[in-house]
Amino acid sequence: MQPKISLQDIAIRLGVSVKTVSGALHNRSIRMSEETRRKIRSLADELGYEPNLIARGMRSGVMPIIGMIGDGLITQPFASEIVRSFDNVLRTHDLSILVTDIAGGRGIEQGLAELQRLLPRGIVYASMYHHVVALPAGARGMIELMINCREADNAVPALVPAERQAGFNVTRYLIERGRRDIAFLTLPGLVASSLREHGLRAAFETHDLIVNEDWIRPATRGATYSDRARSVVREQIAEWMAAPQRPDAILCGNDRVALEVYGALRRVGVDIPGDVAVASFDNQVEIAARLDPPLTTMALPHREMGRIAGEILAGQRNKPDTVEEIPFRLIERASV
Amino acid sequence: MQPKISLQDIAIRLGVSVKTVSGALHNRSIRMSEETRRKIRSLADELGYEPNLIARGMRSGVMPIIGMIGDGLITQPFASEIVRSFDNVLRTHDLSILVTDIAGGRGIEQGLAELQRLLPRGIVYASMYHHVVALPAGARGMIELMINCREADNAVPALVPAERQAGFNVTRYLIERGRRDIAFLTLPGLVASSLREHGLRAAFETHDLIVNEDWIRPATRGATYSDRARSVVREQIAEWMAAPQRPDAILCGNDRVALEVYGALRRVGVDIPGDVAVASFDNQVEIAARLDPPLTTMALPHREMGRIAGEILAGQRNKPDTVEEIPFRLIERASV
DNA sequence: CTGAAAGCGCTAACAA
DNA sequence: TTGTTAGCGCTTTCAG
Repeated sequence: MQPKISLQDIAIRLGVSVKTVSGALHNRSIRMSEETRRKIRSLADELGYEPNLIARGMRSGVMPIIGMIGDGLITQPFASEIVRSFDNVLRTHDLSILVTDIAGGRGIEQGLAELQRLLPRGIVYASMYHHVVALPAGARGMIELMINCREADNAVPALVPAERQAGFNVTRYLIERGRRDIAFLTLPGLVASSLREHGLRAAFETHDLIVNEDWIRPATRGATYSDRARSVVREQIAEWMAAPQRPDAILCGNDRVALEVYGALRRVGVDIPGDVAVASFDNQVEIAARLDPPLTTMALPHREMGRIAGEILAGQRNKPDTVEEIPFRLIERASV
Repeated sequence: MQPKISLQDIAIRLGVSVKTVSGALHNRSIRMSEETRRKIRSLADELGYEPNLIARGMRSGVMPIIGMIGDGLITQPFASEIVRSFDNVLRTHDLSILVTDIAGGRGIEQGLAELQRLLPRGIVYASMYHHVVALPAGARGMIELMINCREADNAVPALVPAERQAGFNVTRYLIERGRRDIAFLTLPGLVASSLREHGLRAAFETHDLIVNEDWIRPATRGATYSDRARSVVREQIAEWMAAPQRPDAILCGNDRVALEVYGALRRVGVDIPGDVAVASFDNQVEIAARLDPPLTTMALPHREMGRIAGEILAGQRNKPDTVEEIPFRLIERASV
């Protein structure tokens, strides 16, 4: 690694002033003879000049950095797709990404303060599962965009998965494939789940079907779903399957629930999809693709959200006015 | 947000020089009257002074940042535990973490160059699955530590999971629980898998058992395992279970393979753990804990590696001389 | 024990 | 059209 070379170095070698070099390299609008500009540029290339980002940052008060506050990278680790595609697009704009995870009990404000100190060009808040977060008053103005979550009163632009639409579409898909008796295993307390349920109900209505309320039940005990919550999937399935009228399709709150449904259904000797179809949400590939039969599911738009967020932060795209819903994709496999 | 206040501001208000303030705040060894020091400190607190990191960085040529080059955040997303715990310890030392993912075809060198420009205090390389990477010559000197992977000739200090030991321990566990006929579904082409297999063989030897070579078979077709590789789990299980002598335990290359094994075993009416025990590696909780019965597995030490790496980069701990192996933890559930 | 001042690399206001 | 120079906020050397 050769010693870093500065504007000064170039200026001296060429016998011009620093400001001329700076102008030639970074500021098209500064007028000067084409000759000079060319000479400067070629020497800079030859020497491998690279601007010192820190010096520039000090001068301008902004660093080419985007801060990202993440909450719960731990809970839904597969959401790291968001970070990845975000990083990918930002990189093409010479922006780096500074992450900090909030889940360990640190407040949003503290995370924000830490990021701020590096003078990022912008800060986003990304949640690892779709929910509504209560931003402290002070944080509102500092956060440009929320990804996979939204602020309580939609005061901050946000990108969220189109849960309702996904619920509608997968239900319609089931109906179109001839299923009428559709059960739904919900994720208690999660917005994602209740929106998905709304979608399901809307699809029923559209097709003049009525929902059997006994077939809408929680997948876990307790007020809010989590990976540690006590599962009641096996019991629910057992009851449904013992009843005189059985569902012919089970829609699951997410792929992990579907995983349990497979086990429960096998246990009572029910064939998928012969006797009952199973469909789900998320497309957590390591599960969905490996189940037997492979699981039909609505893929969360993590990658798309990351990409769009990147474009917004890079200034290539306008922020949504309030909340923008990004559609899921239906992944057809063999469980329906 | 109040206008940032600088050393200068404090100096003026107190009628002392900038250097005195700087010394009082950050340099214990600069001698001055206790009186002055106290006055300065209390005013700084009152005004909420925070050093300008960029200015400091420019002066010293180093920023309070650790760069992390990640490859394939996508392949093993649950490895994000590494990042999380790394971030957690670094934060307590006022260090931020700058991530960049290399998987999208960008070379290591390019990723390095981008990180370098922000003058990080150190750079680590983290892989999302355990393998040996070929670092370009230029990169050797720049990377302080490799996490979850190692350099081809161990020229760079590294932290890797103790695969062999894990293979040994889980096998011994199976043996101690009375299992003698243990089969192993390998992950072709992965170092992790072949080390785990070595461990298994060593455990057999220790207990004067001999391995049935027909019971060591790949979980996927083709030369190297991946999530997209064509699975042959169902076939292998079917053959084993149809043979006159059946295994009484199946050790799986990882939890995703175990997931398939559950399906395949159910399909042929075999009870877990009554007829055969199943054990595995990774502890991908969303799978392992939700399987029926819950899966006994060796937990990858992602969190520990992240923490240790953090301590090393924060200067709280010495770098390993070459490769340090971090032990797995046995998670006992109900499948054995 | 404390003050003054240089200088990190860059940008932009001001001069020539 | 080009050159000179003043800072950005900080640390540190050198005088006093």
